[in-house]
Amino acid sequence: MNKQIMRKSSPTSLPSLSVRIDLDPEGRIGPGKILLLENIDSCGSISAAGRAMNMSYKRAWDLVDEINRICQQAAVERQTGGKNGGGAMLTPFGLSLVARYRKIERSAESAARKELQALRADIAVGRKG
Amino acid sequence: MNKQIMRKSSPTSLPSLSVRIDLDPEGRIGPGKILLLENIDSCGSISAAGRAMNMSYKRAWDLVDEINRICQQAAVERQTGGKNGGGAMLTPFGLSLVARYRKIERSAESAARKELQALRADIAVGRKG
DNA sequence: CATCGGTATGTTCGGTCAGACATAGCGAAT
DNA sequence: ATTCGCTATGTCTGACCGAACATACCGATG
Repeated sequence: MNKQIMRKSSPTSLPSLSVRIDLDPEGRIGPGKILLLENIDSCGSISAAGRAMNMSYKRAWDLVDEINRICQQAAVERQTGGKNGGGAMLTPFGLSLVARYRKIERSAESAARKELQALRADIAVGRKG
Repeated sequence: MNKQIMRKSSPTSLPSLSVRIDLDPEGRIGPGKILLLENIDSCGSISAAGRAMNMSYKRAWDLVDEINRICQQAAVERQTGGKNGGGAMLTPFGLSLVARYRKIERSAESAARKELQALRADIAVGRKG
């Protein structure tokens, strides 16, 4: 791991875009929550997802709650007890939320690429001078 | 002003996009800093800009410092003392930073509009059911 | 029915951050 | 030289936030 660290100014990656969606003045969804959802999808539980991204179970659980609340419907369905103590999975809505976010992110990044490069050029100018 | 407030679920505005630019793993520029820069540009001073957006002078000043640091060059030029006690204005770089950000924001918003509407539809479905 | 692992929730503690004050410096204008 | 308004900077304090613990519950499974 860490293949691309140690490179102080990775010329292709920065500056990069990060996108948030304001669903509610008090509720936003950004890269962090989406990554959590993806990890829940692939890990099958909130706690495993948390561990996978080095996040405490409580924090992950609270975020899931917040996501469900913001969306006014469940993006994650939890099952308590059972075979392996329970688990969690994305609802169809949750899956589509992730897919839509990633698509929006790609569109935005691609639409902004040129301006982003121009901005990088501006900043590089300042660096030398 | 405030022509479109008082509309609890303004159907055209939410969900909306908000864009941040990661210039540095530790330095991002988003809507707040850009708005501050715009206010500095129109008000002519950091303190007036802060007042205009109900932000303490210290906070505004700290943000300006952070912006200049992140960009590795001045986006805001300050003048201490003088005619009205001094003032601040955007440098050419600062002006172009704001312009580029706004353009990136518009591009992103426009590129994502369709998906955003689809997302709104998804959420509306959850609201009724 | 005891075990197991995850969900569900509350509590406590330490660090961080923003806001409120406080003050000094500066340079033009009077 | 005094005034004025803004820059420049430091300190303090309260609020908020996240990490760490601590339990309780739940349901399949052996």
